[in-house]
Amino acid sequence: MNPIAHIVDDDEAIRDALTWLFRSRHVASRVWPSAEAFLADWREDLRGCLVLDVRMGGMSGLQLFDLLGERGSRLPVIFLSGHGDIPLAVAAVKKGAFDFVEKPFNDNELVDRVIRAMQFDASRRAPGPIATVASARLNQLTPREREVMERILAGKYNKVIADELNIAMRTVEVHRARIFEKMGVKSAVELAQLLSGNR
Amino acid sequence: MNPIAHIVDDDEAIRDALTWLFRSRHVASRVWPSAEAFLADWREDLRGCLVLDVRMGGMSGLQLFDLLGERGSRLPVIFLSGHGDIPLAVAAVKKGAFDFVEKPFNDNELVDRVIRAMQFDASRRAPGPIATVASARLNQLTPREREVMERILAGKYNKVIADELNIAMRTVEVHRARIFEKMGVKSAVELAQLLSGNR
DNA sequence: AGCGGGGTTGCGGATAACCACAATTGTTCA
DNA sequence: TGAACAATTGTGGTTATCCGCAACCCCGCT
Repeated sequence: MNPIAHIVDDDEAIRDALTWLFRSRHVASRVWPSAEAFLADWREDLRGCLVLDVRMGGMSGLQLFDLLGERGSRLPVIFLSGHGDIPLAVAAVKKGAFDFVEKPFNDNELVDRVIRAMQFDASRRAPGPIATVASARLNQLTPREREVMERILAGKYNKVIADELNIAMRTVEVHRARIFEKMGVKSAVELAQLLSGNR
Repeated sequence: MNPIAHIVDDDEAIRDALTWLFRSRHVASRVWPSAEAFLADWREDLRGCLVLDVRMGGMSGLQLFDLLGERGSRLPVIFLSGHGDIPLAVAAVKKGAFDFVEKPFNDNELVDRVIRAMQFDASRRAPGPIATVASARLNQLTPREREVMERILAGKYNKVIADELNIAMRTVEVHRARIFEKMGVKSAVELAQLLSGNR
C-alpha cells in the first residue's frame, strides 16, 4: 500500500473539498464517509496518515482512533475539530494523535500538517538506525547461531530446534549459550526485548 | 530530562542566534559547539529534538547522526544544511532524520519544525495507542498477576519471584500460567515480544 | 604439519519449568 | 448466605534447561 492521506468525514462537502485540495497539491488521498466504512477497509499496513473528523454520525472520530489504537494501527492521525471540540482533540493528542486542525481550516496549514504526518510515518518506518542497537552484536553471530536464534525467538524448545535443524539437542544448547554470551543477555526474554526495538 | 531543543553547531554566531530565537519563542534549548561535546553529554533518555549542522569541524553532523543511531538514540534530528549540503541532508532523511532546513533559514520555519519534532518525540513516547495492542489483554490481568509478569519480563526465575513476593513457588507457577493464558502467548519470549511494541 | 574457528556430539548431574489433582482462605456481589 | 473470583499452597511426577568435561570433523591459513 502506497502512502496516502486517508480522509474520514461524514460531510460530503468537506470530503470533496479535501479531495480537490490534496489533488491540487499532489498529495495522494482517498476519502471515506464514515468511521465504519474506513474500518472495513483498514489494514495494518496502511501508510501515510489519517485525517479524521472528531464529530461524526455513527462512530465518532475519537472512538475510531481508540479502536485503531487497540488494533495496533500506527498511522499518524490528524483530527479535524470544530471550535467546540478542541478539548476533545487535545485529549486525543495526549493519547498519541499526531496533530489537530480547527475547522474552518486554512488549506495551506492543513496540507502542511498532513505532509508532516506522512513524513513522520515514513521516517518511523525507515529501516535506518532505529534497531541498530543490537545489530553490532548481531553481526558477531555465526550463520548457524543466527538460525538457532530465530527459533529461540519463535519460542521453540531446544528439542524442537534440534529436530528442525537435524542436530543434537546438546548442540543447540551450545549455540544457545554462545548466542546469549555474544548478545550480552542472560535469558531468552532479554534477547527478545533487545531485538524488539523496545526502550 | 525535560524536553529541550538540543543544538549542535560549530559557528558561535549561529549558536547565539538560535539561543536567542528559541528563548524568544519560549522553546527550551541548549547549545553545543561540536559533535564531540554533545556526545559527551548525550544520554539515552534525552528528550525533545536535535538540531544538527551537517558540516562541522571534527565530527560531521552526519557522522554524529549515525553514531547516535547506533547507540540507540531516538531523538528526532533536524539538519541545518548549507545549499551545497542538501543531497547529504536528503540522504539523512532517508535514513530516518526527521527533517532538514536550508541555511540561511527562516526563523519561523525553523521554530515551527523544531516544535513539530518535539511533538513527534513526545507523542512517540506517549503511553497512548502505541503499545495498546496488548493493553486490552493486559487489562484482564489481576494486580497480582501484573506484579508477577513484571518479574517474568525481567528474566527472573520463578524461585526468585516467589522470594521477592514472599509466596510459594507453586503460586508463581499458577500466576505464570494464567498470565500466558490471558495474554494469549505460549512462552515468556512471546510475551516479551508482544509487550515490546514490536510488529 | 600445525593451529584456530566453526560445527558437532555424548555423558551425567543440578536446577527450573510445567502440570494435573486437590484444597484453603478472603472478598465482593447478588 | 451462597456463587464467583482472586490468591494462596501442597504433592508428585514429567519435561526442559543449563553446564562442565571431553572429544571429533572439516576447512582455511601459515
